[in-house]
Amino acid sequence: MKPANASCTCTLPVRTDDGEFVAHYSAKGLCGLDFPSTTSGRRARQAVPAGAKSQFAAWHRLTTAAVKRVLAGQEPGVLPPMDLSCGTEFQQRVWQVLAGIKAGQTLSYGEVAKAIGRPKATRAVGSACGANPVPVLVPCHRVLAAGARLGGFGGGLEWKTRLLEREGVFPNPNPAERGKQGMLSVFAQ
DNA sequence: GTCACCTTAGAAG
DNA sequence: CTTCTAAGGTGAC
Repeated sequence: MKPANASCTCTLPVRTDDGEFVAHYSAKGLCGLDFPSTTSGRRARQAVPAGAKSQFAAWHRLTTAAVKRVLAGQEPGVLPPMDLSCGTEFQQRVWQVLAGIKAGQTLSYGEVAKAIGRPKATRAVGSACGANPVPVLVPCHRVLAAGARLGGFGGGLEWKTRLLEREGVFPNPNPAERGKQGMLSVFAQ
């Protein structure tokens, strides 16, 4: 997985029933979120700069609440400001589209590509999703391959499946997308 | 420069 | 249905 943004200033743990996520903050906002690491017991160090502490604490409350809601298959509610400046313009455009997808909804990589005006850049959209520094809150898991096939997921396919199941997307994806032969890839192949 | 990647539409077998 | 191809952005080597 991609390490957090270099401009990251503050790192705090997000404890959930699914493990301890790690949130990274820069002066501008949330700039990274790591999935729970099963291997390392390393704790998020709390290098909170004096004077900005309450600011990070306030953002972190929003982050924690939002992550828990998404894990429960609900809308995230109020999000903290996000610092996505570590991405290229192309990537930021992709992430912006993803952020607009509601719980239980999905788009295909191709649809996202069209939405940002680069209809042929489907693979690039996949790359951008993989480069997403804030999974879960920027719902890269709601982007499926054409025909509602699962596609891939850099942070571990199990997370993608788990999140989608809780949102009710599986085992009955998008009715509009059904009828195509690939739809049952997760179960049939 | 080359390659691998969370893709996809189209054409061929 | 399976297999092959080409096309796009980006980071690693």
